[in-house]
Order: sequence, then C-alpha cells, then structure tokens
Amino acid sequence: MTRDPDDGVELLWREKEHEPRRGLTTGRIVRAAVELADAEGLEGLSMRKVADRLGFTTMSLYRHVPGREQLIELMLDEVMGEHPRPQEGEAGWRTRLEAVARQAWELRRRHPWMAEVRGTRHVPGPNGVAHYDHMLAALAGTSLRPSEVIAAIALVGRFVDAEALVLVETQREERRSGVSEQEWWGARESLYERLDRYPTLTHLWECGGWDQPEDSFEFGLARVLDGIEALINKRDETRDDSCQECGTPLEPAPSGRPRVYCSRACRQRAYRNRRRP
Amino acid sequence: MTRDPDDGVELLWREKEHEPRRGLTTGRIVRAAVELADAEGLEGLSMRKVADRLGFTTMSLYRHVPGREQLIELMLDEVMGEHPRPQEGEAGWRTRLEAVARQAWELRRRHPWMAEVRGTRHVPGPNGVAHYDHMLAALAGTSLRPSEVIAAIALVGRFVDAEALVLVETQREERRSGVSEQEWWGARESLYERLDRYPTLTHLWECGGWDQPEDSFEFGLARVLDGIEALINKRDETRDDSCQECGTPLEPAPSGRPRVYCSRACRQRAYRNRRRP
DNA sequence: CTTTCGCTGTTTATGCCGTACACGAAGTAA
DNA sequence: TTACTTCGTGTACGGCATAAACAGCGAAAG
Repeated sequence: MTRDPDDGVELLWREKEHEPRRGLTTGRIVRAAVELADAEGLEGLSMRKVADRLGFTTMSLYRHVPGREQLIELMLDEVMGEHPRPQEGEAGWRTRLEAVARQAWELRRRHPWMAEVRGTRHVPGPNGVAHYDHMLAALAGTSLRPSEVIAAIALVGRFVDAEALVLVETQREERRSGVSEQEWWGARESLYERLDRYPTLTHLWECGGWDQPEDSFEFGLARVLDGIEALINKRDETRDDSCQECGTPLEPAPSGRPRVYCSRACRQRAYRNRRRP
Repeated sequence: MTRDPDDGVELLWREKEHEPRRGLTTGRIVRAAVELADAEGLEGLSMRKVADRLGFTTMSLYRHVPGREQLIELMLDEVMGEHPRPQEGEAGWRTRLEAVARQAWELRRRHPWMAEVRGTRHVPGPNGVAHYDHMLAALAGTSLRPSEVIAAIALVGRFVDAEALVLVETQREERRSGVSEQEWWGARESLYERLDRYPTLTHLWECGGWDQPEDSFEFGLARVLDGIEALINKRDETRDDSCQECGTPLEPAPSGRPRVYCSRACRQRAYRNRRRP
C-alpha cells in the first residue's frame, strides 16, 4: 500500500484524509482496531477480527494498512492524541513530571494494550512526539545535563509501562478465569507448604508484609521521583561552583535563574560549540 | 500429563527424575527449549521446533509437559538455578541489593527470553523462590516496613525486566535486519524534518543530549537505588522517636540492633497482633 | 462513445502455530 | 497368557498473517 514499506513515516504524519461516506479508510480501520484491542488486548487483535468488525474481508485491510505491525503503530499515535492539552503551569519539575507520569498511567488504564506493544523501532507520530516533548520539558529546566534529562524521562516512561503491563495482565487473567488474583494465590496451598526453608520469606510473611501490600504504582513512582530528585540535588550542589564553559568559579546570581556561565563570552562560546562541533 | 492441570506446583517442585539412557524426559525437553529460546527468543519457541531439536514428533512432548505455557514456567525455574550461590557477606543493604540486581541483569543477558515471559500467575519453582528470598534479605535488615521491603524488591525486579526487555528487542531487531539501532534511526530523515515545532526536543538536540546517551541500565539502577535510599533515610529519622506498638518515645539502644519497641511487653503484644489479627 | 488505467475489495492459497484425539508398540503386573 | 499403563506417532482442526491473482468501478483520455 505505501510505496515505502520499510519506513512508515509518511503514513503516520500525513494530513488527515477526508472520509468518504462508506467504504474503508485507514482511520476507520485504526479506530476499529483500537476498540478491539481495548476489549480483547493486543493478543486478541487479529486482522480477521478487525475486518469482521467493519464488515469487510480480511484482505481488504491490506489496501489501507501495510500490515499488523504498522496498524499497531497507527493505533498508538491515535490514542496518544487523547492526552490532555499540556497546560503551561509554572509548577516545579517534580509536580510536572509526576503529572505527566499520571497522565500516561491514566491513558494506559483506558487502553491497556499500549503497554503490551513490543519493539523499539516505532516511529512516533505527531501526537507521540508532542507528548514526549511535553515530558522532556518537565526536566529541561533543571540542573540535569541533557543526556540525563533524556535518560530520566525514559526511565519514568519505562516504569509506567512496566507497571501498566503487570496491571493489564492481572486484570485480563482475572476476567478470563473468573478468579481474583488473591483467590488464585490463596489456593496455591501446595506451594506454601514448601516455603518453610526460606528464612526471610517466612519472616516477612509472619510480620504481615503481604497483608496490606503497598500500591505498586504509587510506591514505585515515589521512589523513582525521589531518585531523580537526589540526582538533581547533587547537580545543584556542584553546579554553582564553576562556569560550565571555562571552569572558573562564578559568584551566584542574587536572584532569579541561577547562573551557569561566568560571562557573556563563555555563554556565547558554549553556544557556538553546540551549534558546530 | 499432570493430573492437576490447572495447578502445576507438583511439576515444578518434584524431585529430580532419574533420566533413562534414551527417550524423552521433562528435563531434556526443558533444556532443549532453553537452548532454542536463547537462540531465537520466546517468539521462536514452538513445540514443533523443540521436538525437532530432540528428534521426536511434536505431540510426544505433551506426554511430559502439559503445554507451552507450563513448559515456559519450567524453563524459568531451570535458568533461575544458574544464579550464583548467595554468599553471606555483611555488606550494607545497598551493596547487596545492587549485587542481586546485577546478577538478575546478567542472567537476562544470558537468557534474553526471560524478560519476554508474560503473565502474573507463574508459580515459582524452588530456584525462583531461593532467589526471591535472597533479594528480600538485602532489605530485610533495614528500617523499611515489611510491605515496603516487598514493594521495593518488586520495583527493582520490574526495573531489571523492563530494561532487559528493551535490550533484547533492540538486539534481536539488529540481528534480524542487519541494521544497527543508530543507523536505523539515523535513516529516518523524513521524521526529523518535522520535529522543528517541538521546542524542548530541538533544544535538547542542539545541546547534544543524544550524542553520548547515558547507559540506560546504569542510570536507572542508580536512580532506583537512590529512591529506595531516600525512603530508608526517612524511616531511619522517624524510627527512634516512638515505640512501634504503643507510640511512647523510647531511648535508643547504646549499641547493636536499634530498638523498635519500648518494652518486652510491647514486642510481645505486636507479635500476637501479627499472628492472629 | 469507447478504451485504458488506477483504486478497492474479494477469492484462493501457503505456511506457520498449539493441541485434541485415536492409534499402536512396548513394558509390567496378575 | 491377559489386562493395563506408559510412551511415542499420525492425522486433523481451527487460528493466524499475508502473498498473489482477479473483478468491479469511476475517471480520464482517445
């Protein structure tokens, strides 16, 4: 369908097609696929079922979408558009980063299959890039180095995805089997009989460690943010000591944005170095 | 094959079978499957290929293993046995926790398919439980509450898995396509042309944020451990203030293990409350 | 008007996959 | 011997993605 099958950028970034009254459209296929995946998960998403849902044959889809893989990329960008408008509050980095993490989490609760998508070579669509830019912005104003900003955002993103993945798996298995997670594990008595030999496990068990478990997402998010905060604090400490370009010590600005360069000259030199290294 | 197909505990925890000179065995099937998954990933693991590798028919496997799902659980416990013996050093919690995280990471580099296994209802085998106990032990001696110990270990575990998952995916796609990750993203020029409108992204790009990216695993591990450390410090601060049972302030122990209860009576009362709430 | 061509949807077929089921051979106990 | 269990095999079914050839249809060109 696409002339450039290996790529897929065009399909993701093209203008919105005008939709004829009847017949197939990439957009209609994508929306039907999203509905299906919402209901049955990514495993349950098959070209046949999408086609059935639309009342066409399986192969008709291939006229509008190169294949299943590409369809999933289109679905991803479609739902990325559901992110709320980034409102430009002047809150601190932690408030903002926590907010975007919760937004991503919320989105994955609405579309659990998002966390199930595998593969590292997904070209982001316009909605995906907008959200990524929004996430980066939360940390861009801190004392972190650029590469650290990127790594920290990737860490938070992976954390949310991992958390969403276990959530969707438990929920799906609960719905499929009709047995709740607690009940299922409670019924594995033949397992617990054999755990006496493991000292820490039994000790924590007797202390009631499993009686009121922590909320996995809340606990993990707080730890990850704390970890990023620790790094920012470290960078803050060492930042004001010396000019980022020439290394000579610089006196702190009395108010406003903290200084990074000792002089206009150094700032300009750093800028040039960045532009054409 | 198993009388209790829904369960699977017996299959995982039974004694080692003695292996006849020829013919199929659960153990031989599992080992062949591990080899296959090491080479081709979990996607490439099919009952047919395992059987071929052993020189038997596909269906013969079902005499020894209930199905693919169960086979994967057996594989998991098999490779869990490769963890190095837990040596009882008296290092601090951070050293120990970092060590187990790196061990898990190392194991996932040897068997990349481990991170691809999905599902939350995997009965752990003896090797898996031993390793879990070992991880818990790293944090059990700290001031964290039991539920927090468990949550923190789960967080670290999920972090390692998530990290391993993206690693295996990049590597597999690199091998399959013959194009390195850098080359592939570099070739997406039609994408970069459209990224001008995203301010933070372009700013970080111009700052060279992507030129020397952080090591994803090292960066993330440090952040997560920092986050756990922050919580431990907080618990340490508030710990000595008051008895965990009755709340009255308690004087710190002059040496040895820090006190948690103000009196023997409170300790006993807490114990009883834990046993029968 | 007719011919041509490109777009769209259909039909058919190929090659994977997990596994249910019936069968036969071989070993074991009565 | 007979009866019964264990183990491996062969066939078959339904599901999956998708390749390839084909048919209708609208628009443009002659």
